[in-house]
Amino acid sequence: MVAAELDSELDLSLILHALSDPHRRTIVRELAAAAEPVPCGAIMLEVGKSTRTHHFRVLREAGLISQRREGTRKLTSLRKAEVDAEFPGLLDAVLVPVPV
Amino acid sequence: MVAAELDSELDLSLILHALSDPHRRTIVRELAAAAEPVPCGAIMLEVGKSTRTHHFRVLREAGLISQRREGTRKLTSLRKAEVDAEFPGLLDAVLVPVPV
DNA sequence: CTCTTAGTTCGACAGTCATCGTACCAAGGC
DNA sequence: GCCTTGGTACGATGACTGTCGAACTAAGAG
Repeated sequence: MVAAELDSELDLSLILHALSDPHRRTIVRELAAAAEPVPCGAIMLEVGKSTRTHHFRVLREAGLISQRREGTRKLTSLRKAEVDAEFPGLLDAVLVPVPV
Repeated sequence: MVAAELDSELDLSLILHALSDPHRRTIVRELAAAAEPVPCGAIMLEVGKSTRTHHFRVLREAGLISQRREGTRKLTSLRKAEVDAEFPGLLDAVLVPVPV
């Protein structure tokens, strides 16, 4: 029987695909460094608005981030605990090596 | 995108993209379990021959595996040490959670 | 109400991906 | 030589990806 996948439906293929894009790794790295919810626009990416929305959606659908509205902004936070619980060490392995 | 094609240059985007496919994770998992060079055909995948060749090429171009001919077969081995040196913990994080 | 801010939705477009079948090549075995 | 085995190369195809601009929505600020 299929176990009840409660709040955290984490698919490793989705996660790895989401993390395979440098822009999305930048977002995740910033979120991990901030340790507090951050508005989407606070993370600088050299892409258009709609492209940024697209990257945030990919991350959200992979279960890597969660978002909530706050006034005109949308605060984003990294779901580090949930991801770490399912795939220990993965985020650290991907985020630690800062590009030289 | 454009990746440095130096033989021992490991690009995290290429690696994560390579590992985001379940078939390729199966290959890597079998290679990690074998700990000895394995002929390509010894790993069962429910895809055609040319598709299997394609997956092995993606893994090779990401620097995750190395291959060498031996008679009619082609022996494949996981470049675990090199990958671990560049991205410690990544392979373990991706390979440990065996699907249920 | 109007204007600005922050972000989404909707095509559209060029590029890449996974998959396939067929043809092909290389090394042995007969 | 011929044939089998193990794998590659070559299109082709349908699906998906990252990118964009323009139009749109939601919430304040004036």
